[in-house]
Amino acid sequence: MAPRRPATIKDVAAAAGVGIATVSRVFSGTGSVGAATRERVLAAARELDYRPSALGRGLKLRRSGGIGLVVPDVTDPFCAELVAGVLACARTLGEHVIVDAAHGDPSREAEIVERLVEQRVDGVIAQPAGTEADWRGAARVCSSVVFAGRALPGLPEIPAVLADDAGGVRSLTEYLAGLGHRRIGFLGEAPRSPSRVREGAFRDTLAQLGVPVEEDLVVGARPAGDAAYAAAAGLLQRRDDVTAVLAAGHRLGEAAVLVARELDLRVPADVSIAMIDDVAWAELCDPPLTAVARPGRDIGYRACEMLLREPARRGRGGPVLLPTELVVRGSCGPLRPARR
Amino acid sequence: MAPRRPATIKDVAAAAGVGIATVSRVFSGTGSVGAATRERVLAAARELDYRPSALGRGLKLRRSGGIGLVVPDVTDPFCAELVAGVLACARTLGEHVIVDAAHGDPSREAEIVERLVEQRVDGVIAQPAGTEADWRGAARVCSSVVFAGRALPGLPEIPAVLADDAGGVRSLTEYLAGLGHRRIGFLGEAPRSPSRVREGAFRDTLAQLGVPVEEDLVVGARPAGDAAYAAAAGLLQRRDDVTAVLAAGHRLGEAAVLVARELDLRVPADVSIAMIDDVAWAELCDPPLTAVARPGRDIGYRACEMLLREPARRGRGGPVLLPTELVVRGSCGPLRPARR
DNA sequence: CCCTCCCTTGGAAACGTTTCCATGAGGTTT
DNA sequence: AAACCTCATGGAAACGTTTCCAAGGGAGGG
Repeated sequence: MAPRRPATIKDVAAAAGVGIATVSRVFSGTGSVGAATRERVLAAARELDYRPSALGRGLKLRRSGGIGLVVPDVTDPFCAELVAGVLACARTLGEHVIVDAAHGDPSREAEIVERLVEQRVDGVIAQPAGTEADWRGAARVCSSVVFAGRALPGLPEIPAVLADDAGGVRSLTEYLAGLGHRRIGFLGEAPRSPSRVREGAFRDTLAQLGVPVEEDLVVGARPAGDAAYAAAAGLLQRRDDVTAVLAAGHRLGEAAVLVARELDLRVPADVSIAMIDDVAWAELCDPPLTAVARPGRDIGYRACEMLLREPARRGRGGPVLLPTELVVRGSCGPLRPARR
Repeated sequence: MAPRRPATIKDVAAAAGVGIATVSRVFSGTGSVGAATRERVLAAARELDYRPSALGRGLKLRRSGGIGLVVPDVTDPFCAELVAGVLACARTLGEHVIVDAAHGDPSREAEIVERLVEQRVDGVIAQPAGTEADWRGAARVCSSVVFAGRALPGLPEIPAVLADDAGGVRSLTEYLAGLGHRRIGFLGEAPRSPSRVREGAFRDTLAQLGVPVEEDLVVGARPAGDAAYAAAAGLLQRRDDVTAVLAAGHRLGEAAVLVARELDLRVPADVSIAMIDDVAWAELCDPPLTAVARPGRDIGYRACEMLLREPARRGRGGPVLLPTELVVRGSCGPLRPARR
């Protein structure tokens, strides 16, 4: 039944008794075609199971009609939301999305971008893992790049859509301080991170509130399981007088929760815990965790829009910051006397 | 610096003073090229920032070197794992992956497949949402299809890689029965689901154990938030004598946990809860939830391998079943007197 | 010293589109 | 009635590869 070889535009043209140019016009929607002819072409195409080849079109048009999306890890809830947002937007614009995960490895990331360029994607959206040098090169060779969810401060010319992390940390810090907490442990970005926005916002907010920052309470950690756990355990064991912990990411928050449980600390009676990233388990935790929700989906959607719809406006006026939302649940309580 | 138009194979050939055939041989690795010539070509290519166009190659080769992946929802943890597995395998085979989400809508799914066919992907991996009729058509038009994570029983000719759901449900049911539970509530597949493997396994296992199945305790629900919550609430309110709940999916498990909390039931003292899908929050829940882990990543990996590596073996001997693993945590306890 | 064979190389024909340009038919305006 | 527009249509030239085929050249064997 089905032909060995997929039908081409020529087959359709022959079957409908028209020229290939006419068939092309029918399918690409450009130009004008008589109603009767169009019908004949469509009938022939249906008969032959014809599907226009995106390869032929792409070659001619010098673009594939797809975009590339590079994230650290598709199983991370935030990344997954971001991917979903990009897919949603791409869908409305009729583009497909080539997704790949770099797993924090800059060389792998570079390799992925290289492949995307070979695919002649119309643009690339990335939550970058690599350094500025890596992306400076990539940006030169890519048609266009938009950062999403994370940006490289040294590359202001590359447009970016980000969560307002600083605002999120600020509102969380103010919330904890408002509950009376003064010795707040902060689990933040790794020390050699390119930009420690969250840590900065934490320090600034405390300063504004007139709360002295104790260096001992600010620890950085890679969000990997072990490192995060070690950082949280270190903090809570070293300083048994902290009354609240602010985790700057769900992996760190997870670590904090597990460590607190391990140390038999009651939440929030002994220690309040809050984190950035309102992932699914925050609500299911007991007590449910207060968190700052980052609009991952919106970020992805917006980045895609920026990439495809507004090539003109790109990169002007710094990164687009999307608001976060403080979701108050039961994991933070008013200050009580220090434990022990 | 960067040329307005990306360099083509012709540019490289001219710059290196060789024919385009030679450049092609250098980059595609086929045929033999003298060492000196190869060097000259590579140097010219580097100079011009040349990247072979996958579009040109794809057109000639009649394939794009990519595969399509269709899942219901990339933000679902199981799907995300599956995607990660496919990406990992595709990467080792040098293929890229076009991902899209159908959100349970068959027409949307069909549309996605249509687009993938236009892209001339080398194959499609799908966790199908649509019916058998939908996919019968898609399979005819696709080069090849592999189902992953879910299959359509009416289409045995389409190869599939699945979790051993029946085995998972069985081990969980036996575990609960072993703790003494007899009145076990089962939150399972929606009534109009194409195959209710889990429910079947639940019934079979109880029968084998000599425990009568009470129809009242077996409820089906779509895994969407509201429906799941309603089903769980209905079950627990209607029958206050159930001592354990087995949720056949993490959305249903989530609902069970929330309903139990809402009804002030202590877990596991008043009711034991266990579920299929060992998602992140299972461990962070209090008490941590006993669950059956489905090997999402392995399923994706294997499906991709099957699609690309073993086109011969595909579809022979029924679906490939990958083993699940029972992860015992604290949410299930020995039978106690019925509540109230 | 000539013939053969193998290795290297270039020319040219696809692959399936889009689009520019030319052609012809039919209708409107002077 | 002539001249002109508009619209529908087909031919043909790209687009950037791969690969078949033929040809050139050096080495080895007779």
